[in-house]
Amino acid sequence: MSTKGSVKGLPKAKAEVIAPKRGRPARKETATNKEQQQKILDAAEKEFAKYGFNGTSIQQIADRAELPKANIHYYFASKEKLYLALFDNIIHLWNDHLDEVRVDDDPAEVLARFIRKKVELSYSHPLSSKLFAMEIIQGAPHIRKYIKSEMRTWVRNKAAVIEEWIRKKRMKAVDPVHLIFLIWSSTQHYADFDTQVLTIMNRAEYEREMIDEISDFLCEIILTGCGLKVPAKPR
Amino acid sequence: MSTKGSVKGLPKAKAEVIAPKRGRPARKETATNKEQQQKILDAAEKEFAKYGFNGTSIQQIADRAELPKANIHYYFASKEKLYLALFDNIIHLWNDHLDEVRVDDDPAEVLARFIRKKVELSYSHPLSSKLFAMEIIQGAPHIRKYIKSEMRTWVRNKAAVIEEWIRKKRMKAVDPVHLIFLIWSSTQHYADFDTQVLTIMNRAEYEREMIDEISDFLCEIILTGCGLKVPAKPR
DNA sequence: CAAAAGCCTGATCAAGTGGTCAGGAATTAT
DNA sequence: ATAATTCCTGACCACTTGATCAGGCTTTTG
Repeated sequence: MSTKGSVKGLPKAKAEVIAPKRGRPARKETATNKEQQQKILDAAEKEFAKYGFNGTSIQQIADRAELPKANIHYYFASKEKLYLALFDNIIHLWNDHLDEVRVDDDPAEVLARFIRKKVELSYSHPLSSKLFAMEIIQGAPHIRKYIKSEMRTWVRNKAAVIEEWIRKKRMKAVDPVHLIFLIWSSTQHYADFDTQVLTIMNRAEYEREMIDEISDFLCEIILTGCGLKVPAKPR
Repeated sequence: MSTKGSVKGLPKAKAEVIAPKRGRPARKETATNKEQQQKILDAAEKEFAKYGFNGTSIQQIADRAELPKANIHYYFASKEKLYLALFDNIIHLWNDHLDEVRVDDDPAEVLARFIRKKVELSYSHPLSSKLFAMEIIQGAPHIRKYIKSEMRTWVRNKAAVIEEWIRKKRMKAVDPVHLIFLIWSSTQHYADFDTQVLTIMNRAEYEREMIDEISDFLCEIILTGCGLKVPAKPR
């Protein structure tokens, strides 16, 4: 997804914003500094992913991070800046793989790798997925621009490649954009709806075994549905 | 899904709760009464679907319904009661169809009908879908019981039928539970993530044509993936 | 008609909201 | 050592939160 320009950069420290000494950077990235910021970001991700932007209070985040509320505001000028800082990571994470797809590549290989990678991400970064889902459901008020530009471009590029595959009869003629939506939805579902999935399957949490099972299942259905043979699992 | 017992019944009127005259019911279902309640429920659905339980204030709902805040509390004792009242409708709506599925039915017919129905619901009741999604993402704090009991039973029953189809070689051997998850996720995606979908497809809103397109696409991929032939569209 | 029941709402409450700020503590630079 | 900078936080502010309630209004009942 190659997100060069971040949604909104990590906020500069307050002091710098208020009284920026020109020339040398006013705030160094000290160890404590980074550490504290990460602590806040981690706590914020958990809370925002659970209650959305409006539903989360800074006090909640402060409690979770075990810091006084005012300290949050020292590092992040406003609730919104903190929220947006989280999306920097998420957007980078999201589709950075698959960027290098080419028309010459094998459709089955590419799609299988894509599906497995997305399932893996749902497993390794469920909070990011939930946070993103929340934001979209609410109408993407904070990242609308990103969807309209980078994300749309990304989808169109991938769709063009898939269309080329179809033209060359390397796979069945299916709508490429909906295919991308299908892979997104079916994979992210396991992160966003983990409560429902785990409850119905009577599990406490995901395990490696189950993740592989899910990947295999989705590859099987989707690739077959595209008229492709599922490639042997790598490794 | 046959939800006989509602999650929590529509709240009785305050007066009745506080001073229940025994014998005859204290509050009749007058026209105004029902009308007002529906107005509140509609407004509440819109707001809760957008901001979740914690993120929505009663004032917001009151503004949207064009009623004074205190009037909301007249009909619904608490924010939670109002919230739960919404899930009565949703849960009834959700999977009431497909209840009558039998082992003798044609797998392709049943799955195709299921997919089309779910896409249709995403189109006709996007707010219900979003509200449900929000609740699940947040860990289903208010409807956990329902998922653990009725919903789990429902899934198991349907999965048993699918397994029987597989045993009889009427379709490919795929995990029935994951198949249900796949249909849920891929169809609901178009309601929950409508902002993303529409933005990327450069549309203002869904139209009949596009809904049919989506249904056809999902039927094609999923049924083929299950080793089934897509049945001719009814009508 | 009058009495009763149901309907409605402005005013009010304690608790919580995002955000500010003065000033002290800790660290770093000179 | 001393000065400068950065880090931290308790106290505070105006505003919003969910909820209550007294009292007036309207409709139904007898």
